[in-house]
Formats: sequence, structure tokens, C-alpha cells
Amino acid sequence: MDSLNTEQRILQAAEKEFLRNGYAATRTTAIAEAAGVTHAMLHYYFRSKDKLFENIVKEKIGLMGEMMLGSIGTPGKPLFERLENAICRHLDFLAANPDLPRFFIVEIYSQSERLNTAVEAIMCAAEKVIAVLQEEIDALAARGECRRVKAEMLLLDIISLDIFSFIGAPIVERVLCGLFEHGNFLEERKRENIDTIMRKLKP
Amino acid sequence: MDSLNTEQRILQAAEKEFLRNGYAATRTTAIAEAAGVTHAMLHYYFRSKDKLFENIVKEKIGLMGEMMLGSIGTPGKPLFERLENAICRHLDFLAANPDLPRFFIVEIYSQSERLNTAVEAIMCAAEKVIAVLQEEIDALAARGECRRVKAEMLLLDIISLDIFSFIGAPIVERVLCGLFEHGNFLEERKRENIDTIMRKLKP
DNA sequence: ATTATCTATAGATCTATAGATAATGC
DNA sequence: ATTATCTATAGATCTATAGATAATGC
Repeated sequence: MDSLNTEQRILQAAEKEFLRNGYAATRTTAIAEAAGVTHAMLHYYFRSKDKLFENIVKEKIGLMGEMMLGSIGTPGKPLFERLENAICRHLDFLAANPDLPRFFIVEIYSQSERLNTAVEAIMCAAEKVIAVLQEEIDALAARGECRRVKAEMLLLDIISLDIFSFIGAPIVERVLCGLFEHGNFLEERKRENIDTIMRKLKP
Repeated sequence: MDSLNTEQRILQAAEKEFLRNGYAATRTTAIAEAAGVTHAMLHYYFRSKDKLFENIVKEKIGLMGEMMLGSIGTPGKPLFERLENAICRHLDFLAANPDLPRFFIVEIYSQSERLNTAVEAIMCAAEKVIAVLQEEIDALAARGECRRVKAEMLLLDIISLDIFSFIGAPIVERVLCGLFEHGNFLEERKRENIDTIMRKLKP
């Protein structure tokens, strides 16, 4: 970390603080302290708390959208295989970024204008994914290999099941404490979610 | 609202502000203004911002836990029928309290000590519900009327699907805009979630 | 010359309380 | 006498900036 320059150290510290506490509860002084720099440096590099936040939020929300949608929408392999793969990737990604879903939700809801472009991009991506999915589902359904489900509902099912495992984690872990060794829950959840989705699709 | 006394007016305004903005972003002056009382009154009745918040959060989180768990755990009717009923009640409840899931998540994550008793209560309720559910599932499975699924996974599935429809609502509605008339989405989602869960359970 | 960093402080809030004043109930 | 309300302000933060100083590159 000492090898990083000041700007990078600030960004890294800001990411950590904003993700953990959200915008309102994060103090710029705390970010400066965590980055090991003078508080004035934040303003020198990023002008204001808002601008610094924007840096973080855009990147993270873009990443989140891409990871949750990207692995589903690009054809090439058969649909069922791709869905299975997407669920695995979702859960691995979330395990590596456990604070992201909450951050995403809080900031999306806060309706600040700074998110509009990022949200616009996600919506655009989602619409494309839904269109592609629906076409595939209809084609498979015509051959009797799949139930004719609505693509937008399927997508919402997958994302709900995958994300909520992590949103509910603080509760879930305390309730299920002892039932699973660490890491096992994630793997079991993967299989569980895949199974749930497949049963929904299979005729 | 004019018929309410000062204490109730403060509570009502505080609930609205806290639910919308969360603890950190809510100003006590804003609460006072919304309640139409002097700012000093908040401290007269509730001593501090923390104590006022505690009032709101305990009630709301208790309500949330009860609504999400209560309708599942008490036997009497057949399991399948009860699950179907629970999902309907979840979605109706959430439709009437759309800010609650986000509030719940934000405050649970913030790990403040003030939540511990409320969380304790939810955990306790969840464990009982899981035990009862598992017994019923095993009994049905023995007669071949149900797949032998893990109760904690089933519960997590149901809650994920129900809650996330509302957490994701701001995005979902913008993406699906035009596809549904208002209110229809909720009803369709009910049927969808019930179907998903039933397919998971049926042999 | 330009870029980076520090010190010191302005200016804006925000929570909380002290103390005076009005309303209520006995 | 007790309860409720208001005015005024203390005290603590927090964001942001001004202006001096050091480091860097030409």
C-alpha cells in the first residue's frame, strides 16, 4: 500500500469507507486518516466529497451491473449451461464483494442525480439481455425443451436468489451458525439456486 | 394529523424521515420541521436522536420479522397451502411498506448495538420456524408427497424472492416500464413466486 | 514553473441543553 | 406543582479553502 501514490491511496480508502458506511455516514476526515494523508489532499485531488464519491459509485455500480447481467446475455453456449454458469459467477463475485449489494441498494434508492447515468446503462443492458433471453426461451419452448417463461421474471428470479443470499448473510449466518462450515454455505447455495431455476425452466 | 399530540406527531415524522434516509442522513431538525414542532421537543420527549431512532427501528424490524416468518410457521393447514398464503401476505405487506426492506438491510448491516435485541428475537423465531418446517417436509417426503428439501434453504428462497421484488423495484420498474400496468406486476409476481416454490417442492 | 503537501481556519451544520415562559391539573 | 413549549446558544463536527512550504521537472 505504501507503493501506491496519494491519489490511489485516497481512492482505496474512500472505497472502503463509502462501501461500509454509505455516503452520509462517511466522514472525509476518516477517509483521509485511513489513507494516511492530510485531509486537504482529498480536496486537492477530488475537489469535493461528492466528486470523490461519484468516482467510487460509478465504477462499483457499473461493475455490479456487468457481473450480474453480462454472464447471462451473451449467447454461444446452450441456455441452460449459461444460466448455471452465471449463477456460479454471481455467487463467487458477491463472495468477493460482500458489501456491494447493500451499497448498490442504498445508493440506488437515495435517488441522487449522480447515479442516473450508471442506472441508465444498467437498464439498457438489462433490456438487451431480456430480449435475447426471451428469444432463446421461445425457441427452446417451441421444441418442447423448455417451459415458456417470461424472460424478465426469470432474470429477476436469478438475481433475487443470488443477491439475497448475501444481503441476508448477517442474519442467515447467525441463524444457521454451526450448520455449515465456512465456505460450504456458498457452495450449497450455488447448487440450490441452480436447482431452483432449472426446475422452473424444465418442462 | 392535527388531532395527534406532539409525541405522536414526532414519532410519525421520525418514522418517515428515518425510513427514507436512514439514520445518518436524517437530521433531527428535519424531523421537527416535518412534525411541525420546535426542535427542542424531540429532546424533551425522546432525550436524543439515538433513543428516538431506537423507538422506530425496534417496532419496524419486529414487524418485518413477524410478517415474514409468522405466516409460515404456525401449522394448522396443509404446508403447501400455507406457503402459498405466506407469499401472498409477504407481497401485500411489502407493497404497503415499500421502504422497509431497504431500511432493514441498512440498519442490520450497520451493526449498531441498538439492534441486537430485535435481531435476537428474529433469529429465535427463525429457528423455530425452520424446525417446524423441516418436520413437516420430512413427514410429507416420507409419504412421497414432497421433495426432501432443507427447510432453511426453502425459507431463504421464499424470503429472497419476495423481498427482492421490492428492493429491486426502482430498477425493475424502469426497465419493465410499459410492460405492466400498476399493480399488475405485484399480482404476477405473486403467482410467479408461488410457482417457483411449488416446483421446487413437488416430487 | 508546476505539482504536491501541510497548517490553520472559515463557515456551515447538527445535536443537545439551559433557562424562561405558558398551559394544565390538583 | 407538574407538564409542555419556546428562545437562545453552547459545543462538537464536518466540509472546504486560503495561503505557505516543500518537492519535482525542465
